[in-house]
Amino acid sequence: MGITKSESFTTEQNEIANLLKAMANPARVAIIQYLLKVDSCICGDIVNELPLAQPTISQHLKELKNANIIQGTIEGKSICYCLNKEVFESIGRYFMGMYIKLDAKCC
Amino acid sequence: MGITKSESFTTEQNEIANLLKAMANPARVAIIQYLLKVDSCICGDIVNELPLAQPTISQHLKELKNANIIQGTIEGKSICYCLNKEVFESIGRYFMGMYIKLDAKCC
DNA sequence: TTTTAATATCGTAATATTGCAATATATAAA
DNA sequence: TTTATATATTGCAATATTACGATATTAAAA
Repeated sequence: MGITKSESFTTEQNEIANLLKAMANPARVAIIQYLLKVDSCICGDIVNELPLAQPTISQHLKELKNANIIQGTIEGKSICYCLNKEVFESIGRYFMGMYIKLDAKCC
Repeated sequence: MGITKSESFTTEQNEIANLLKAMANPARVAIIQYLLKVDSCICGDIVNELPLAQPTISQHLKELKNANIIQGTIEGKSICYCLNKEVFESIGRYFMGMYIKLDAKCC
């Protein structure tokens, strides 16, 4: 249906899926990588950096912000964006934790 | 358009996005968590475990397999699935690497 | 105040994803 | 062989995502 049966899964499963979904797009991966490189920047810098229209960038930033992956601070007439460090720590730990638990042997 | 401008981004950015997309669904998160718990199992076990129809599970397994997140081995008339350890190590390192590079100060 | 600059929102077209019933395929068992 | 069991594929309906032009909003500058 294009609709995910969210209610059939745990809150944790839905939260993980939503967080990953917020990163699961090349434009948003590029935005994250750019923010990692420059530490922080205004929205217009990202518009200049990526080959996408301003409304499209704005929409991607909104999704990243909703997922708490980035934060934006108003600075005069522009908005300064940067990555939220804790999010990357917790995702990193989640995957490293799985890696450690995983048995080398497989079927 | 619902179409991602993949050609505008690097191969690495597209690969990361595709890998995350393969995990960015609660049903697939649940499958991964289940496989982590039981080490390996046949497809039918997952169908019994999750509240989704058999074709739906089969489709999700296919996507996980395409993304190299799981592997399936034919065992008689069933198929044994398990997680690919290396994938979790590399995603884990990717995020932990970002966390370490990230500056505490933000805008 | 009017203008300019920076960003957000709306509306919409194109495409992708999710889920499942029906059906196909493949292998073991009878 | 026929039958039963396990999984995959097809086709389709419902919904979600992506991208962008047009336009709104907001705040500094003139």
